[in-house]
Amino acid sequence: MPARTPDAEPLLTPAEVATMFRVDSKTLTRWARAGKLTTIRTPGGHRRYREAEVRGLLTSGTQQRREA
Amino acid sequence: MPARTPDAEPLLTPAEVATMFRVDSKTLTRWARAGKLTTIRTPGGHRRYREAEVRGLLTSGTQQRREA
DNA sequence: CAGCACTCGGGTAATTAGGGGT
DNA sequence: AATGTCCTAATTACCCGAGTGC
Repeated sequence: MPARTPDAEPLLTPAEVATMFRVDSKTLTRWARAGKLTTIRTPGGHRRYREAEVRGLLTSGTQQRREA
Repeated sequence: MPARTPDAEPLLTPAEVATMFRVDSKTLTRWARAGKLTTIRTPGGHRRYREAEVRGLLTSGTQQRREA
């Protein structure tokens, strides 16, 4: 019986999310800054992204109401 | 309810907290050393973290979009 | 008592943050 | 307006052997 896990949302590191979106980590930082992504900050200042949110954006195809 | 719960705060092991924050156990040690986390030490020297405090840090990252 | 999984400690790479410029 | 790349500084991750917890 391994360590039990109290309710914790699975989190992703910037590198993982960057790979999934095929963008640079810096872009993720900007998205987070713009409020497009929810981020959990470690006491050290590093960001962690919610796996559920990231996957949701990837699968649902980000419906934007702006077509140029 | 036969469960008698003495005044004991729920504690978490390093592995549990590490999983919740998506960081390494060593990082938790550094946070504890930096005073960013309250730790309870076992007689043998192992650390235990307060569940309430950990949750507080995780939820404090609830960054809401601010539309000014 | 013995054994396995985990944690401790220190030291060294790898990743991330932040600003600036293309 | 948005993204990728350069830099430095800070934070974090993985290496080891030894001790703790159950």
